[in-house]
Amino acid sequence: MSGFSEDMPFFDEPNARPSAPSGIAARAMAARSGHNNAPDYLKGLNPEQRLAVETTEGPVLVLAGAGTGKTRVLTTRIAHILATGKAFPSQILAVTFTNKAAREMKIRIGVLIGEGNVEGMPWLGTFHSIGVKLLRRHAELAGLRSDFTILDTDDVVRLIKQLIQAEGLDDKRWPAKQFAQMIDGWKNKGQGPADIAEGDARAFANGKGRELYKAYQERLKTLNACDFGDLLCHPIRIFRANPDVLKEYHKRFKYILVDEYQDTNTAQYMWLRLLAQRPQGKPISPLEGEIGRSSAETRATVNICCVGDDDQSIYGWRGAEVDNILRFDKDFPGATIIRLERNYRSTAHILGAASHLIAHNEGRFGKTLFTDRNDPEDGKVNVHAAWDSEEEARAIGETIEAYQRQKHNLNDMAILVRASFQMRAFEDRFITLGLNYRVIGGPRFYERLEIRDAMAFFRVVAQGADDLAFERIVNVPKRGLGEATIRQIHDTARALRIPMLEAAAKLAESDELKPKPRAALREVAANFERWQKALETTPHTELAETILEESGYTDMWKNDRSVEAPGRLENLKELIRSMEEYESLRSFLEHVALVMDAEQNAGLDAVSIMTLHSAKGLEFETVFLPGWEEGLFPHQRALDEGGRSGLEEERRLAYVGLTRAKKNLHIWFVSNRQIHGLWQSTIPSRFLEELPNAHVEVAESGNSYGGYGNSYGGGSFASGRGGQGAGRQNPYGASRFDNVGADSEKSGAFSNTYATPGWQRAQANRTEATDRNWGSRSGHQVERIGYGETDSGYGAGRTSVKGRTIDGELVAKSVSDKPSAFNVGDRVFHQKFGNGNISAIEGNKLTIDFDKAGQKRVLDGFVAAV
DNA sequence: TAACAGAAGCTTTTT
DNA sequence: GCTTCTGTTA
Repeated sequence: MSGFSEDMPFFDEPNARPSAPSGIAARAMAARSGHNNAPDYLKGLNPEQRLAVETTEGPVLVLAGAGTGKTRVLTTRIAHILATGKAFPSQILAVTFTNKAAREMKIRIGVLIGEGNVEGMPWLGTFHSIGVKLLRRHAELAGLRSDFTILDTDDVVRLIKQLIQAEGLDDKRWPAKQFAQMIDGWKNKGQGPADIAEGDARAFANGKGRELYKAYQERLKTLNACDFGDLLCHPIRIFRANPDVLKEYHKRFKYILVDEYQDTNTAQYMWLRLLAQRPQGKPISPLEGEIGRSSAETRATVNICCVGDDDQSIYGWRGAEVDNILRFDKDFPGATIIRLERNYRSTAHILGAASHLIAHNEGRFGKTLFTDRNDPEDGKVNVHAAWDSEEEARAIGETIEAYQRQKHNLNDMAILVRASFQMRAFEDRFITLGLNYRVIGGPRFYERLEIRDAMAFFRVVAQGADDLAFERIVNVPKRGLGEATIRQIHDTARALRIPMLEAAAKLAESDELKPKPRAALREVAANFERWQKALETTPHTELAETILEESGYTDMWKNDRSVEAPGRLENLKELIRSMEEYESLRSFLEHVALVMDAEQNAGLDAVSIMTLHSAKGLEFETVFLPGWEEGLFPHQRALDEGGRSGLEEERRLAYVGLTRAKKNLHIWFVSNRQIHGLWQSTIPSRFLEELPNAHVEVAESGNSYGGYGNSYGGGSFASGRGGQGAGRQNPYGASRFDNVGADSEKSGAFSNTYATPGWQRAQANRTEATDRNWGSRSGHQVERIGYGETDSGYGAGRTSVKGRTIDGELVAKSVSDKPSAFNVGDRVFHQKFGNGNISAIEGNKLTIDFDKAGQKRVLDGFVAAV
């Protein structure tokens, strides 16, 4: 985005609807050809898509199933509006959830209407980036200055911690993180301190929840800062309190488009309603602020088009309201609802499986995806079983290599997991194999220590009132400014109601400090004063470099002997490099606050590993879905906390996973999984049973774990411990390098494990394989998109040989089907936890009240009777 | 103030 | 089981 510093006149175009064909329109007309007399960009759309594009007036809801050309409709619709001269680019508000989606739309519109014209679409962006833009323009109406800082989660937590301590509360009893989440939840609902439910307010901090929230908002104001939620809430409040401001935007936005409407939360919904619903005749009174849903009928509506898929709503846990999309026609009476059901992505088997699964949910709009595709070569959806996560990773690795030998690109394959801890097994395995992979998601680039430090320096320079940033780096590199000094600065700042930087400068000139910290502080203050002056005169990249040099920050890492240091210096260089694209330090800071994803190395051929959530919107030729076990997927917590709706959201997540695959789909479950360091035997996911037999093939495993239809304990996927599984008592017996994925034989590609490229590489690179430097010499490349901090220290001796043996034993024990030999009340001894009494027994899992260690759940194999 | 050991907390998903 | 935080010690 272009940043707030652009100060163009607000209404940069005439308000009148452009009549004469503009440049774009002329182009579109010129492009008209053929019997349809339709412009080129409309060609190739199916009738429903075309309807969605051409129904420009009035409210429109496009229910776009997975793979039905949703983005295409959105972008073509914008192109159409522009080409027919219905609006100028700056009169279209187009909102997405992710920066990626926004970027992609920009690019695709550019392709349709010519790149230069996209530049003129200042209101295409994420909810948050547009929120910033609005807030910069009207900051004073929210009690902020327009150069306010955007705090990230980490800052917020630190700030709240300070407030909790200032209240004299125990910050262990009342974790700041938890309160940060509560505030986030409130803001998702558009609630300020005055609006929150009494119960909620009482639940935290000895009933001080509301006061704490209030104090937090006040603190933000003095810091001239806001958090993520404020980017939506402030504009809402501004609109409500200032009808004239809202009116300006009503005039401006002739067309509103919303992507992924099913993911909107209440605040986003309010925001959209305010912008979309125009008063009829009389202006909206501020008292009407509480936008009642019933008032919908009394207002005229703008041309709003929401695109979404209720079946892909997977963000309920962070406040998204599926209801928003289900209620659309009530909110916007007379809405045209268009269903896109023709799927262009997946095989009939994949679609069949996905549709059948999602049909188990209630309260859907109901769509049936279909495809004309009918290739007898298309395989069914494969379901595989594995012993444990290690074997699962090994088998998937082998399958991937088999595909690779069949000339499939690694880029066309993805492993989609429910929870990020599952990724590790795959990383471990792929490193051993020398298989390229990229991890998408996780801690972001900007969350790296060195990036955050550098940013803190820049933030203080750009925005002197940013105390949080100041505190972060006042003693970096170490200058002997300890806790006591910082406290003193803090107190002075509070007492005089000035930013800490100013307070520091004052203290440095007083004699309240000992000579050493005083000198250090004086230097810090002088530095910042100098840099702040330079802000006006020096190019920002140059200044940034100067800051890092003069502060001693780069030297600090140069002198650091640790293995990470060179990487950190490299990252700092990269940071400076990336600043060049921005016109000022401020616009850069904003970019970092809002844009979280790092650049992809598209040139590398690598398997993608990511969570199901981050896979939404993507597609791959071949998709692996490991970990389909009860408790993991559906996730236990979703069931516990969300009940039926929680389960339905999990099912939608499964649906998202299935529909990512174009051609090959492999689902896996294991019999044993380690959770919180404990081996648990697991039950196949109920979702497996919800897949239709007609489209699914259960891989006949050489090691056999119960087959499909081998009904056992109510679930056809219950692991076959009886008969066939018997050979598995020693998990590292003959099968150690067996091929579990027996689907293999079918294609003939999976037979010789030792001939796989990975095996051979692994042999050759055995020593390097233990070395986790990224981009190792062996030619094996690992890319962590957005992964930073966690990478360090990751390599230190995991999964030693010894560990495996132990694991093996654990596995053997955990699967024993015998009823536990213990009884409730028995006194037992555990090597780690000591003596205790059994309080509950569930199969082979014991709940034990240990004398010292408290209550734990332990497998019976770990304890001995006393 | 740095280095270390032990304890506690945590593991669903993130704009 | 692993990471992060805390408190202790040199």
